[in-house]
Amino acid sequence: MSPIVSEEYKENRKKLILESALKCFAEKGFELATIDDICARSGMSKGSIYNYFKTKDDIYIQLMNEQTKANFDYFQEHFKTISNATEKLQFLFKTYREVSLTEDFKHLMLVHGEFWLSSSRKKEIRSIMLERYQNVYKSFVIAILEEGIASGEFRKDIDPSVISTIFWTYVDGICLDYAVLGTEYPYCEVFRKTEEMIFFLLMKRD
Amino acid sequence: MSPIVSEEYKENRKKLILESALKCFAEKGFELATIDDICARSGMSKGSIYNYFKTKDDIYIQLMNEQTKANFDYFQEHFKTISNATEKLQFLFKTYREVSLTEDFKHLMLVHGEFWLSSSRKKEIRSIMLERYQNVYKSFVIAILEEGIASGEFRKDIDPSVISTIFWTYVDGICLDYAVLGTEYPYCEVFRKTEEMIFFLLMKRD
Amino acid sequence: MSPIVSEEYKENRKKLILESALKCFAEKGFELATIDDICARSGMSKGSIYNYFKTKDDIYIQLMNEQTKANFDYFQEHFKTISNATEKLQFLFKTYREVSLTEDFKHLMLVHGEFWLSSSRKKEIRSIMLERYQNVYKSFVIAILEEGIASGEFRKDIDPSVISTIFWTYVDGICLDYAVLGTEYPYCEVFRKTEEMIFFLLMKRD
Amino acid sequence: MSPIVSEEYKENRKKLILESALKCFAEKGFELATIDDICARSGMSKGSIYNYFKTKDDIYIQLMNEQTKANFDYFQEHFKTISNATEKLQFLFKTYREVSLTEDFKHLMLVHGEFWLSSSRKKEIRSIMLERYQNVYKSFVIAILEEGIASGEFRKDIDPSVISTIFWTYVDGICLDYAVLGTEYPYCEVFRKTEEMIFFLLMKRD
DNA sequence: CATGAATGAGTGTTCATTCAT
DNA sequence: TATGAATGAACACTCATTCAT
Repeated sequence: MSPIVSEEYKENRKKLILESALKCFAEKGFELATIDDICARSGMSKGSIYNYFKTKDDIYIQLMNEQTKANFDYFQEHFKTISNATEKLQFLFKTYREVSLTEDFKHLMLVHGEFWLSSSRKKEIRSIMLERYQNVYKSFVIAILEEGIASGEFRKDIDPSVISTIFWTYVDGICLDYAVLGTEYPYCEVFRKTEEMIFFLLMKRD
Repeated sequence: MSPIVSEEYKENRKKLILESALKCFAEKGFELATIDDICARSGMSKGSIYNYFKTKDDIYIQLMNEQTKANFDYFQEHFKTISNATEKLQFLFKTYREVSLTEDFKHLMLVHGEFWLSSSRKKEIRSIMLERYQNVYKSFVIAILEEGIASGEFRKDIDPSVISTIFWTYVDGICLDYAVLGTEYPYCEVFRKTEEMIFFLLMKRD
Repeated sequence: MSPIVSEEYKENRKKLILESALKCFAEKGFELATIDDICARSGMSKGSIYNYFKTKDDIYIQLMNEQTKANFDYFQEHFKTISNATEKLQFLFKTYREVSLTEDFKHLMLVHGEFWLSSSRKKEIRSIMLERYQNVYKSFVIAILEEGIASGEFRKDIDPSVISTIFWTYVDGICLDYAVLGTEYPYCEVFRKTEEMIFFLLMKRD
Repeated sequence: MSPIVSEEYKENRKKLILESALKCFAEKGFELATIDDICARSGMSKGSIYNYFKTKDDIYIQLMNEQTKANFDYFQEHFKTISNATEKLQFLFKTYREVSLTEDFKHLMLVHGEFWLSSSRKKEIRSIMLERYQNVYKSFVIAILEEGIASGEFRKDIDPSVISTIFWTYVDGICLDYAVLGTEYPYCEVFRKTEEMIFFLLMKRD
């Protein structure tokens, strides 16, 4: 007895739900977006959605997991062809600078921002968020910085942990402000100056 | 014939409601905090609260207005005794660095952050937020930067608007991350480095 | 120790409240009109209104009492100068036909109609309404009809009670429809035909 | 995939709600009747009712629509077997005279009366009511009158529009008074006299 | 007698979740 | 697995009435 529907089919359904949910959450915010909204957007029924996800929170969490994973898969993929820390860091800046322009990214940032905030209140989300922040985001940049220190590209007396923290605080801050303010926000200039300043911290000065 | 209770009494009641609301919103988020929560915290009845505020949104907006006002009143008051731009900017950094330590400030930042996000979705909040961002926050730092340029403290070729934008993006980013991450977050170091970098942008280099 | 305020003053306050209430009830209906609406219209405070009336229902009832009384006082006053039943009946028709034109009368009819309906549900109002219907409205027309029978103006074999009932059903029906439909309603023609028909019932035919 | 419950099932649920609502509205009036009352009477949950109707107003409006439709469907059905205008008009009178006796009809009239009144205040109800009054009620009787004029049954110089107006004013007035006053009201006699009078208007006199 | 702040039960409405089909 | 009707606990908000001043 083989399964009635293929794994692939099920994966596609899940993806459809997550995509629809992202749009709904971006539009109205997590609390105000309803399961019915997601049904309407995905063309699926309520019962179906609950076959794939346990709760509304579950959709939220899996959505954020997918996004984070996709994000870092993308970086890892490209890093295969980059051999020094400076260029890797520049690639990060470049990626965020360019992706910021898309409407989809704005949506993602709004939902990401809300998820971040809600992590201060919902226990389950908090532990997921903290774990990811430490083990994925921060570690990722720390690794680059350590690589740069080892190779002599960056100063030896920097604290990779603090600078990684700063990096993400700035990047998130910029993306979020841009997502909220839209065209009013000079994200391109801000990103360039930020890159300049971060490298100012990393580079040897006399 | 004459008002039965003094204006002062009424002001105090409003303040009590706003303080209670701030705590509730910080704890649960705006959407999840209920009017009943605010009643419980303030010891007031539902009806009473609605004598002072039209809607839950109204409480939210007036709360944010009060906080912004108090914030800038504080800065203005202190700036009377400071005569140069460099020290003014340093005072801003110092204030945020120090205030960050309090639990109340964390609450404020969480609610502020949520307000900021929700401004991308609720029209009424959006216009209030944008107006305040431009005319209060950004203008405030622009004025300091222009003063510094005029006095020769800062480089002549900087763009005060962009640097003001950067300043607030960073400060908000830091405060928000600290509010979420708590003691994990090296806010003190981050603030010092940020101050260093901003001044790096402003100062003449050879 | 004489009363602090005169009886006249108090009467005027009550009248002011009743007038305001009539407008509010006409505009929104009894249930939807609030004490606050009446306060706003009358310029009086809530407490004051409750000094003059026990409950909202009380205002309603006294309002309807006043109106009925004023109505029949007006008829009685004019009947002093009319010596036959035919003319009295014609005067009734004429009065309703003419008064229908005023906006105030429309308001009155709407409230009157609602009162009539609510009398089928609220016990206290029911007994008041029934008593008034029998002892004031019906009796009034019965007396005219009996006068007309006695004087030989009307047929001897009519049932004054039924015809009085019919009279008020028609008059109320017309006034109510006019109040609802407004200028669409050909009240003038309808009143003339109704008068014609009622007299057709009363008059001797061969 | 396919609907889980039949259309018929859903129609029955709607009917159950409308029937329950009619009783509740008749008992307490529209404003005072609560959704909870309707739940209690129908044995359905609040959420269920809101699956079938958007708002309380919606229930009200659909209830009145159904009743009007049922009413005129009944007349149309019977008119197939009646070939002259006189008998059609007599059939209308007969129907109202007989139906008046039922408790259900009283309820209907009370709610109908309230709907009529509220149409003077609620915009949405007003347009529905006016449209129905003109295009259903009035037109229906006008058609009969015109048929009678054409066939020579009625006088040629009558105004069908005015007489139709009069007809409904009287019929509504009688039904409403009967619904309020109950057994006190000699509806049978009143209906006979009214029929007599209307035909007096229509018939040729010398 | 006048005032209007306080009260809190009650209202219409929403929505995540369940479950029979 | 898919469906969508059913549920009922919540929620924001209202309003007649009271009562201290």
